[in-house]
Amino acid sequence: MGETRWLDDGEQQTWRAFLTAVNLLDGALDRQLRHDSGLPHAYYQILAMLSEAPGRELTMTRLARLLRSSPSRLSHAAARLEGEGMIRRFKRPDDRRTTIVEITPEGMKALESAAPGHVHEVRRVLFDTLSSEQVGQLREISESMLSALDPQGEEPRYPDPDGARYQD
Amino acid sequence: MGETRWLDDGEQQTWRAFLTAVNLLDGALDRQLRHDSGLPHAYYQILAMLSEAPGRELTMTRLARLLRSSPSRLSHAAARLEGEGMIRRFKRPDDRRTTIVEITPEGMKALESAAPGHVHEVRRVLFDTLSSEQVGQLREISESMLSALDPQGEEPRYPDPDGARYQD
DNA sequence: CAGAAATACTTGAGCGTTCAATTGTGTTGT
DNA sequence: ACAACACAATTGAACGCTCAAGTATTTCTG
Repeated sequence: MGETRWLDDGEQQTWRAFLTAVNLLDGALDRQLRHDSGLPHAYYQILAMLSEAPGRELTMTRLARLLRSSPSRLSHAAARLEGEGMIRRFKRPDDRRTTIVEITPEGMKALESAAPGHVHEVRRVLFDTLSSEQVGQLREISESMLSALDPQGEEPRYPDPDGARYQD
Repeated sequence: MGETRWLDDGEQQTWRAFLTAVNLLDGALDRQLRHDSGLPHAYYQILAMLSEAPGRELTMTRLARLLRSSPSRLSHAAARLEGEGMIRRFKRPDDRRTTIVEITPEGMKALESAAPGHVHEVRRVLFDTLSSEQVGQLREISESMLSALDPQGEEPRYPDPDGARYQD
């Protein structure tokens, strides 16, 4: 293996600033959501993703892929959310390995009530801090990273966009 | 409180891409570090920050501020790192509330051996995926977020830059 | 100078995430 | 048909982080 190519000053500073910003950012997001609605950000994302799905249901595997979550993590999360009545799980009859997760009306209510505060916080910590030019740049930067880090990554995109918009 | 201003399509897509990219990115980083050196990323950062400090020591409070860590988190981390012999803690004689943390030679060794793989990974997941123009943009974007989210934030910047560069 | 407040740090409980192992079910190859 | 394999999901232990509470020590204030 060759010599390590260390980060130069500019890279170092970029890296530090980026790391710090991201840390603060998702600390703020998680704190706001937990405080105002009792949901960790990851759990909010689960509900949000389900709310958009056709029939408001998805298989565990597909949901995990969409959220870039490990199956295990999703399974633990689903156990908690099911215990709180926000989702429901049942085996698919024609392939009994598969579990289908469905968001319940209760889950939808929790999501609807959490969404405004969350979106407000997303604006506060991200969009309000950037010019619209920077927002465009950030999008391209994020997509560059994504295509390098997760070439196979799935996106939702359903034929019928019926559901509400509590995405994040 | 007024009507919620929802994210428009562009904002939504930016936000999703950003969130996903960041998630994958620090998953990759943490996994690489843990696998190759047994250190979580946050612990690596502690050692890195100490290694750069004058005398390779800092107070707990100052270290926590530099890393944007809660005192509690740092205290737990320090307990583990001390148990592994990577740092040493002692009370400052003239203000016995204050604890000084010092990185040990063992800690330096661990850091030195972890650094090349880590830097390589940082390149792989971040710098290699971006054009140099994008790197510049990312830096400004990160600094915008920082100045909005953490106006008081401290930076290291010591008068005498003697230490090695295992920063991140 | 005593009491109150501020500062520095630590502790323990609770929780989400990870990793490795496990269970149950379907698919393939011979 | 049956063994081997692949796939979907779950489980439990380990661990780091958060939050609230607690202990020392120092500084401020009347």
